Amino acid sequence: MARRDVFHAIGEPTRRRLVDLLGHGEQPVNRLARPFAITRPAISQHLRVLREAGLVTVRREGREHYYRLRAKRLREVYDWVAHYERFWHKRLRALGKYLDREGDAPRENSS
Amino acid sequence: MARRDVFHAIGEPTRRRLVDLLGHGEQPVNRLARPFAITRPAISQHLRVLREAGLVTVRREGREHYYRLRAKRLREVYDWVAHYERFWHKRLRALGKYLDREGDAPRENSS
DNA sequence: TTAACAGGTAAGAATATGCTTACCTATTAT
DNA sequence: ATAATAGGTAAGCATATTCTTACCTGTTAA
Repeated sequence: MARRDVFHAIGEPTRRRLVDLLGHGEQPVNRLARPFAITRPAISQHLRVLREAGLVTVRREGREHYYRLRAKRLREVYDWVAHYERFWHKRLRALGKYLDREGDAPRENSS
Repeated sequence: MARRDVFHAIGEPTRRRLVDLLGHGEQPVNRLARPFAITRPAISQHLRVLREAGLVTVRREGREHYYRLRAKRLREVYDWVAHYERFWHKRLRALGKYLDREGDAPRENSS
């Protein structure tokens, strides 16, 4: 399926954790794999998905493969979801209490 | 699998489009389904996933089922991804040019 | 009351996903 | 040179996902 889709890539919890680990900086596969209960090949496969989504890059140094986060690929997700920020921010304002009772999204559709 | 996982729910492009449609306000299934090439049962099934993830609620009015976005469920995604915002914001600042050449994430790991 | 409409569920098929074991290459250490 | 290390790929399996057709319920219109 959509091998390049960032949303798909981060839809899997293990891959999300890998991204989180990489948020602390570049790391070799060995270190990335350590916190997980699954086998290393499984990690390699997840890293491949992240690679194909453009979310990580690899640098070979000797026999180690250092993965690095390409955070800018997350921007697509950020932009998409930030668009909905207004819904929960609105609730913090004047009519917040009312909307709390009524729901989170506007009721009328304008087309 | 994780039927409740918001990340999983929005990992599918059709469901993301449904969320987008609902961003314009509450709508019955008929209207939601119209832009898609797939059958209405398929839409019902996607809506079910969104419901189970807490991303939408339904209100029955006569024979129509009005779906409404529960945008606050997207906050989990927003919070997760916003954490990485610094990576591309940093690039706009002083050392941005340098990082542009070197990559997007910090190189060293501190553990 | 009967037909049409809105929409859900069920079953089944095709494909995707996530994992394992087995195996391969390249690098470093002995 | 040989063994150990790092990590990737391949094949295969079990389960999940996505879609379809068939069918069912409840509501409105004729």
